[in-house]
Amino acid sequence: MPQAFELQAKKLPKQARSKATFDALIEACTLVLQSHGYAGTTTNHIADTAGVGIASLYEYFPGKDAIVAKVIERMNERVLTNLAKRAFNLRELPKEELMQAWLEQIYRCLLEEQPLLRVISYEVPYSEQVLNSHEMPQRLLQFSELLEYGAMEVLPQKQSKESMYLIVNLVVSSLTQLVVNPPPGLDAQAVIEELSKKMNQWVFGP
Amino acid sequence: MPQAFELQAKKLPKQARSKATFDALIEACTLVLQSHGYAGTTTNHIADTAGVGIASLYEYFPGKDAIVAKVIERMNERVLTNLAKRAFNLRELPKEELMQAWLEQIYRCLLEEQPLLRVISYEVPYSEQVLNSHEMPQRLLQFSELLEYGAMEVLPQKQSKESMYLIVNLVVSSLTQLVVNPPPGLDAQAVIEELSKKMNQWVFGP
DNA sequence: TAGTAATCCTAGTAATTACTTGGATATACT
DNA sequence: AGTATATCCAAGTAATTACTAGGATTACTA
Repeated sequence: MPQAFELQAKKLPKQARSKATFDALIEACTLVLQSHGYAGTTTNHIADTAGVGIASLYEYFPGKDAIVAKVIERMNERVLTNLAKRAFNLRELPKEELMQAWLEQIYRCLLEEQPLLRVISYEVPYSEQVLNSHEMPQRLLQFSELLEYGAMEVLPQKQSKESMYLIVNLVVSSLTQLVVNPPPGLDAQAVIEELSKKMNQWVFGP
Repeated sequence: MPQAFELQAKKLPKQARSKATFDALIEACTLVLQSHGYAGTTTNHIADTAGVGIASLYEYFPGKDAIVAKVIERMNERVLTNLAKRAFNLRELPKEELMQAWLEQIYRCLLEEQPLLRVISYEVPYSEQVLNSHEMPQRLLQFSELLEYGAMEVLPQKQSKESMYLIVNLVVSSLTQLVVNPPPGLDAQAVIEELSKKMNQWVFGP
């Protein structure tokens, strides 16, 4: 299992043509991950799906893990962008409805990425090869920016470090779970309502 | 990647000698998983570490995933057994201290499995090959028995389905995260205290 | 103690897969 | 137009790895 230890793309595409193959490769990798899982994703298959030669893949990425890392990066960007858009509309809401609306928006953003998020959460190994070491070391906290963004709006007063850690962790992991592994016999909407009730108790106190 | 789709051991060991190799293989697999990660765990390496021939492994397991599944199963059994022992002492505690004590016990049980738990959580792919399909379909809820056990003692009144789902999910995922990926700059004990405060608010109401 | 079944091991094989080589083709630049 | 450079690809290779065949050894049984 000879693996490259570089993480970044070998070189950045300069011409428009190569930018297209670069993107096609990332898009193809996304598709293959969704349909075949991490273990079933081979570099040859990615290149085939993208419609380019295998060597082109290695022109831009040092190895399989690098391109998968890029796919994750792109997904994170999409989620954050979407959330920023959606969260903008929450400003006018009254305090009582804010928490639930906020949680719903996060849920929907995650839901849009469901098939990919599922593979990333359950199959892609969490290792230095895949995630840059300077990044947030917790996969669950990849979305922490997203939360800090919303948290400013939602949280009434400054929370302790421990409280903040728990809030971020709970919200992200609960909603991710709900998306990736919906509990049979439970309605997602109802779970979110229940969660927002509890979170309101949490942040506003008894 | 030819994989067997059976899950159970091919045959159960009948003589004492084979029971020993059976256990040695599982123990070896545990060690190799801890030291080399899931991807770096090969069947040959497992057999070597166990001190038996590779064919002996295939005598008792249809493939790599089957033995890994068995390792997970054994870990779950250990955790549940330990918790049952520890939880027994909680009966006399007053209501106010019960929640925190309960969370601490779960935390410690998980902490004892830290190296293995880390690999299982982050690297072992979550697939039908690894987890029996008749088992709880959520990995996080593998420990749900554990929680229901404690919950009877801790929860004051019957909770709604949604509430129960969230409580189980939150407790397990929070404590697992805390064990597997301790947040830098935060004290685990302090986080547990904070969590138990909030959980008390949730279940006892405002 | 002989026969039979269980257990084990050595030495493979076949298939997969990450990755490279060397040259062809397209693009940019002057 | 002509040259340099960027981009692409077909056809490999070398290493890994899951898994097996066939026979040797050990333990039960009568």
